Amino acid sequence: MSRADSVTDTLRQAILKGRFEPGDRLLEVALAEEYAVGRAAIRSALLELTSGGLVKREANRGATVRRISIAEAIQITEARAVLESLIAARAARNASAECHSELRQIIAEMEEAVSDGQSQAYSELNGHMHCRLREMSGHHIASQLVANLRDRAAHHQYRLALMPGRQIESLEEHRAIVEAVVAGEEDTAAQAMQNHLHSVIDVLTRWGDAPR
Amino acid sequence: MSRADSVTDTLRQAILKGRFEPGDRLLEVALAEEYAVGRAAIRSALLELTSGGLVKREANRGATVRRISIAEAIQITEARAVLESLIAARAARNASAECHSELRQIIAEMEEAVSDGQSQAYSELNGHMHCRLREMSGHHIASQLVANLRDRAAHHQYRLALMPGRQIESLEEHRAIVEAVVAGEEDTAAQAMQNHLHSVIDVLTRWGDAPR
DNA sequence: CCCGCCAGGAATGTCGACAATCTTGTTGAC
DNA sequence: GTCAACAAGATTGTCGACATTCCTGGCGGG
Repeated sequence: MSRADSVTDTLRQAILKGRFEPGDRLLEVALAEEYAVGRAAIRSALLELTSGGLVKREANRGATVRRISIAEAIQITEARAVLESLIAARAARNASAECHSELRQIIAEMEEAVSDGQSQAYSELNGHMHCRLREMSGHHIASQLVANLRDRAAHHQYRLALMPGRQIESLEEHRAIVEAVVAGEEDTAAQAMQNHLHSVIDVLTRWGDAPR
Repeated sequence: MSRADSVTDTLRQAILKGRFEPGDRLLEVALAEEYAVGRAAIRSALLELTSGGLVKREANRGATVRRISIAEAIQITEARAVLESLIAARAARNASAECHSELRQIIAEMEEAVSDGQSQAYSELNGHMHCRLREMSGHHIASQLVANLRDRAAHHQYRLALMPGRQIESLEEHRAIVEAVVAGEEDTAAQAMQNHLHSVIDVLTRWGDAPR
């Protein structure tokens, strides 16, 4: 699985970075030539990405980059909301003192990024914080599911980050999450995470009602 | 994907039915011969089942049936708890009158199975009810995730169904869920589902503390 | 007697070629 | 002019063989 595995990551990143648009066909022979590997490696990668929800495969008709509708992005975020609430609660229960200072550090960097108007940096910090919370929770199952869901809705998350004023709101929500986690208050942390993602859902819903 | 797909289902059922024990090696050549297909079809099936969490693959070391610890089964059920709560809430919101009578019908059959001591039939009705609730919820994302999780913990679910007195308790919990869904009370339905799965978690926890 | 090295075997990883299937453009009849 | 059947092209599905990697057992040296 060594080479096929690396091909899988490369393809995943290519899709996530926008190298392929939703609906684009992913031809096995073309990809095999582009990455200088055999078709078997590409097939293996496509199978994995299909189960991850990033690509759609139809029998004898090939693979395409999956198009995620606003409605589906909302459902993805709803599922994330309940799962990440569980994660936040467990993080509040398990996180060590070192973790606490690390979370505060990330918040500080987020504040800096927002005040400097660095959207890209803020977005990465955002992902990093959720990732660290997953690890701190010790809940492998929920972590894996959420990581999967995040990938699926990545395209919409990207556009969401560019909304004016959104980052200030988002930062405030993250601050509430970290405060509750540091205080070790499980229910409060879960509620704060729920609030955060419901706020994301609200934005997505408004997009759905008035497309563009 | 036609033949490989059917092989995937066959293998999945074989693992779920206990044809293979956890830890058993799944040799590609042996399976290829047994099912009279090429190794490619087997590889494809193993990849899919790996992402589904039923099979563990190590690089150059082959595939084995994944062993699910009690601790992991608990995490799986915790994740199911939050996701199925979401599903129950949506089912309460969306279910039609026909769905209501169908749910009541399933409860009636469950009562019959319990009073007749038909464990097997009750277990199937249990699965059927959760499946129908998923469909009624209209929440494809959560449904897909839960279906996946159910498969993973199937081995433990099976032993859980054989616990004396467990079915009576379970039946009462399901009745509460259906009542709330029929009444259209989203929060109550979510809470009832949460109670149901937390009761499962309690049993698993007791198993974990005192193995066997 | 114990440890490290080496060869043999076994299973996966990879590749290229052939077969099956679907799509699309064309041709012919009505 | 429209529709249906057909044929050509393209793409995936499948298979067998070779390369690579890992584990196992035996051998020799210390």
